[in-house]
Amino acid sequence: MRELLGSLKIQIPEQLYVKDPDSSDLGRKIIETSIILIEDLGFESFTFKKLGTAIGSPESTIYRYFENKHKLLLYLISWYWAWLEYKVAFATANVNNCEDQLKNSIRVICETVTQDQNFSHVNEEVLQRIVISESSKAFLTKEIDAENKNGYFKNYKNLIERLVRIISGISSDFEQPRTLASTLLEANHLQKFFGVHMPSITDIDMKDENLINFMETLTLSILQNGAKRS
Amino acid sequence: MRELLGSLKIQIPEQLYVKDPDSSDLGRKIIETSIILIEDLGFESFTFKKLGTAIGSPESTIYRYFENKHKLLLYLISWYWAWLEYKVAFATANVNNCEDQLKNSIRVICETVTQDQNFSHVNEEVLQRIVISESSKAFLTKEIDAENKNGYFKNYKNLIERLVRIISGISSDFEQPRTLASTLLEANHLQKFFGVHMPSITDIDMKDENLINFMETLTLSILQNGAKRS
Amino acid sequence: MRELLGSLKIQIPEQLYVKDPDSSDLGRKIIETSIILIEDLGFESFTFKKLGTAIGSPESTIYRYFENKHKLLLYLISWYWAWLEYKVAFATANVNNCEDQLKNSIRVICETVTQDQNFSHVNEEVLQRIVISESSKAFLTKEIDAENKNGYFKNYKNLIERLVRIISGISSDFEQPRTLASTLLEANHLQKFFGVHMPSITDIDMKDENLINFMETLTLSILQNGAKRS
Amino acid sequence: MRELLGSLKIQIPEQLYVKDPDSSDLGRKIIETSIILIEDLGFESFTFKKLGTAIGSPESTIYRYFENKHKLLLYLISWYWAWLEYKVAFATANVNNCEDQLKNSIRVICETVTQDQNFSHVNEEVLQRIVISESSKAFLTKEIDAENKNGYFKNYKNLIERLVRIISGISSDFEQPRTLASTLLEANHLQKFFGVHMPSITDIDMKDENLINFMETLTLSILQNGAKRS
DNA sequence: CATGAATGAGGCTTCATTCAT
DNA sequence: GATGAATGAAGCCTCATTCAT
Repeated sequence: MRELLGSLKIQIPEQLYVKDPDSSDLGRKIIETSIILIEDLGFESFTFKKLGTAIGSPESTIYRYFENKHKLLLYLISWYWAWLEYKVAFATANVNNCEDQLKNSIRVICETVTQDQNFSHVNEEVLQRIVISESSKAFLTKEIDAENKNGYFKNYKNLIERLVRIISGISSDFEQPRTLASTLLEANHLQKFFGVHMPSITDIDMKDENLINFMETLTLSILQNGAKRS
Repeated sequence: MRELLGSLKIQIPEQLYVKDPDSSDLGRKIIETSIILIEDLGFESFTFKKLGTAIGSPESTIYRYFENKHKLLLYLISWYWAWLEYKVAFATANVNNCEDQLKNSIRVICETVTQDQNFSHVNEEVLQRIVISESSKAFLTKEIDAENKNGYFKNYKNLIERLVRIISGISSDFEQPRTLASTLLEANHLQKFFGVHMPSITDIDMKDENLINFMETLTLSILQNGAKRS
Repeated sequence: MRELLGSLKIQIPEQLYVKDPDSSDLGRKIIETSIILIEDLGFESFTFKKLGTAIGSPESTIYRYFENKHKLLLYLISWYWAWLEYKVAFATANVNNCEDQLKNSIRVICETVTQDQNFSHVNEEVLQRIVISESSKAFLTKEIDAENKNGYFKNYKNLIERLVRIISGISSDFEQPRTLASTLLEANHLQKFFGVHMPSITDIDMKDENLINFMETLTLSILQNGAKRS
Repeated sequence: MRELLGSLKIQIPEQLYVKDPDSSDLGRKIIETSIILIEDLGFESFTFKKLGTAIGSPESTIYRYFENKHKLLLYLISWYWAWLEYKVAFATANVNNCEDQLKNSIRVICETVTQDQNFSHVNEEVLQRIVISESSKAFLTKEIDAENKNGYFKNYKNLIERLVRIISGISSDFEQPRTLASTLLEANHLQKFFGVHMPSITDIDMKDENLINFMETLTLSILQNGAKRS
């Protein structure tokens, strides 16, 4: 994967930043450090002031890159979904059987992330934990309609679309491929969170297999059964 | 249902309030008004100061009832889940067939709420929208472990447990009834939100039937198929 | 001492309370508990609300006895000085030699207090620690002149006067007996505090003898030498 | 003294401020105005809001310099002790006789301050009144041990040490030079306060000579007599 | 006499942001 | 392009106190 991605760059909607953080060392440091800090403090307690202190620059410097902390979060989340889409793309490339494509995708989506050497300034492992805990806060806002219109969630939709194509490849008359795809992505994160913090409302545990198995069964069952029913 | 619930009172974990808001007119007004206001402003912009202004009392009065706005939100959410559990209880009472119990439950859970005349100070319709938009913020925090330990989410778990019993009644060897129940509850809300605000990532629309149908199919499929597979 | 004091009651200036706390069980409980609580929290953090919670009564009840927490503190301090004056009185009764009277007085003043069985609702040991830490805050205020005029410090002055009489008995031409007496009382407390919290600016240690010896030497030296010099 | 101190700067422990107030005009204005305001209102009633209004800046500006009003007070007090140590240093320079050194020191310590032209933004006269009324509140707190450990009282200790060296120069076998030095400094302030506000418990009056004479006699007597006794 | 409910004022502090350099 | 200084608005919360019962 290293060579394939060697010249690839994760594309983030331009509207999310003032100046591309991937265009300077300082920018990359902002990304790198903000990931650590948001994980540490939680997004509510995270501020540009604290980030500034952590990277040894004043708050005002960060405003050169991001309009506010909400957009920085959207940037990180967007990065995550784009990166996950690449991973799904590679996991399904040259796989002819659609069901296998779906299984591979679910595995990539549900497995706990480990550091990807291709993007040295992003700790994907920590980033995943941020997306689990914070991503829903990024869209469950009063501004969602305007932000959605502005294309802030483009990368998330791209991933959904890719999954929809795979789903439709398996069962072209299944009527709710988008509902299924978004349910899969969101339920995955929630269950991971419940597994750690509210174990009494889930049966999954720390091991990924458990969760992968559930998601696979859930998805394939509805595609077989659902076609008949819906 | 009116008569049955006539003397019933929704039980909320004591740790969530300083003084039971259901014990005074002012307390009920706080509940009633906070629901409207949180829906209007979003939880982030909602403050005790604004709530005070809305009910014609100073902020400090509200602190007699709730320690902070986070606990008020937890109270409202807890109320919602308890109320929903009652609705599920009634929808499944005297229904012998387990699959019918599940279908009735899903219908109750997924249908858009209309005002329940039994609890005049709570506008359940608006409350549901709050739970959809804000409930995940209430548990996706750094304090989740402590709060969970303190029993803040008891009513949510009660509902999950009720669903688990129904699920296990259908397929006693299905291994992940909790995962399925919590996925059902959370996915329901998310899809409702996507239906309104991000229609491109869901296939459900404003009509409940669509969503109910998806959830029913998803659940029953995995219970039929899943038993064999898992 | 028990019999002698059996029928004695510590007299506190009436202006310091609304209703005499020594006239009811609740009042005595207020005194007893406030001593513990002020020591625990420090006077700044101590509030009537917390005191109310501790004695199981609402704040408003305490306002029946004391106008505000400042007056409650003045009451406690006043009680302490009155009590100390009695102790000095007994320690000097029937002692003919003036120098012995002074030595006995210094001992009583400087030794670390142990519970006096005569006043069961007052823990003198803890009260002394309060007086050490908080008494200067009670007079170093903008209201000192008015409060002094109102007689709030009467018991303190009584003790000073008693010491002045002893001092003048030793050296009638010593010109600053009041300065010496107040210096003795205040320095005693400060040095006790420094001994525990700022050991680098004092030579006294936990043992009383050390402090008593210093105070005795200081006082007697100036009375011998001072007469000649001043 | 002007020339000598021309290039001197009072050193304050760094832990006491966020940004050195002596490094900007605004900072010096904060110092200058806070001295006036604390004297006027008393420390309890003094707030950053009022200080802000007085200097025509919002509260938040002051937080750039000091974490809270308690640290600002510690800064002022620390400044005072450092300044007093310089005065003692100059008053004893080139004085060979130790007793004369002590006498000169006592005079400098006990005389009522007049404005020092070397530090234009500090009104030492008013500052002394603040130290008299407020300094004990700055250490008689629940946080004393932590703050002492953090070095907040360094300048006070420096002055004590200087006095200890002089005392030991007079009587090297006197066992309690620290106790004597701290008693001298604190008693001086208390008596000044009593002289103004509680004249019935002191014999000193408005004139400095009276107090200087007492402190000198007290100190020298114990050093002569104490050596024999202790 | 004691209580419980309610209040209004204001304290301390943090934030997100702007502007001049 | 990066910085450091300064700001204004507002949040959250606590206190001391009053009043009607």
